[in-house]
Amino acid sequence: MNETKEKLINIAISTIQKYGINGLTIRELGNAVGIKPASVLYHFNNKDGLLNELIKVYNENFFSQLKDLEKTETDPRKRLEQLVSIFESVFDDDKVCLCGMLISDNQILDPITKKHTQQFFKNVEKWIEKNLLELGLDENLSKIIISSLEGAILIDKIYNKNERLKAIRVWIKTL
Amino acid sequence: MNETKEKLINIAISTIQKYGINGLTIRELGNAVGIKPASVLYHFNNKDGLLNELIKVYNENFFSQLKDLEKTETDPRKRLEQLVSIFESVFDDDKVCLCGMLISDNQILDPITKKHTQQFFKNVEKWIEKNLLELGLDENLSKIIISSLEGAILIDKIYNKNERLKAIRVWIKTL
DNA sequence: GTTTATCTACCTAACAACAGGTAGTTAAAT
DNA sequence: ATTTAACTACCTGTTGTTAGGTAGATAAAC
Repeated sequence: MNETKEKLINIAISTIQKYGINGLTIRELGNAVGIKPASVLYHFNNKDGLLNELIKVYNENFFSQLKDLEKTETDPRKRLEQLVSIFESVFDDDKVCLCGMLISDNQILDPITKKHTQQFFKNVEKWIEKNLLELGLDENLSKIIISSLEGAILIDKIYNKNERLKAIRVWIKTL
Repeated sequence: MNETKEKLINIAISTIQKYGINGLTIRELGNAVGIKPASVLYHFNNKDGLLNELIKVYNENFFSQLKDLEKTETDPRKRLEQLVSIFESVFDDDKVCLCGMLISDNQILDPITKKHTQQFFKNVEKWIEKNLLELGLDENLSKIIISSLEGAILIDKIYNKNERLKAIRVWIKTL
């Protein structure tokens, strides 16, 4: 992929993670890499095109992180704790889960973007389920864990303190 | 309070719960009650003013629900289950928790609105804590419960299926 | 009891700012 | 010679917001 285009995507991802989808404008995105708004749209047909590509990249990166985790960590419980760590490090960058940020505007989202968002949650949920089963725990807990992670990072964001994420980390140890 | 103003606030609350803060425009809000945009702003100084009043009303209604619950239900566990029910009935109206909807745009929110949002979560959290203590359970679970409720209703929203909220209801029974 | 003044709740009309998007051009790279 | 990646310049639509005005109710002053 083009170097400029790659920059645009990465900056756009960060911007949404920090300020939401309405914090992302074609103009400011162009400014951030030093090109004009029309030139940004040259790389993507339109804003929806940008969002589609962007979320695809985000998901790929996220799940490659989870795959790495499966290799480096054999204990399923510690894998789950590491999942919390991933969320915590996102939080430490003053960011929030991209897909979490998109939910509020879900109704006006492009169908493709929407589908990618859905897949994100389904896939994380499956990944958690797998590890829960290895631990001999109820796989339905997966729904609680993904929900609480998303909710926690969002709520923690407005207090600027990752109390709830920490609580999840502790809680998972007791399961 | 004025009848028109009251209508405006209630419609605005529902609109945000369904379509997010960007789904709410002064023009369409005016259309909904049959007045012009300028007349909407007559009742509120500006959009921030509307948001401030709106979230105050929302919080009052929500916590009056919780207070009623304390009277009608003496079993703390059943109270917590009822809390899930409240979220489920919001979901059944194709809505999401108002404050949950506001989180993504938190950075551009008026300070007063922001403060009200923070208070909402803190207060729900406290309410849950109180009931957990009555049950002899770890009060830190409160952070998990509020986080999972928020996350669940948001994620369930994009699948249009309240699987995760249901999972929370079941889980609470096992605590 | 009529005038005077004020308030309420709306209106019309317009504004400035900003959004995404398009058409056509340019200049360098392949 | 064609493609790539940028540009300039503009358009269209939407947003919140403001200015100024109006019909009707209320209430005090004369």
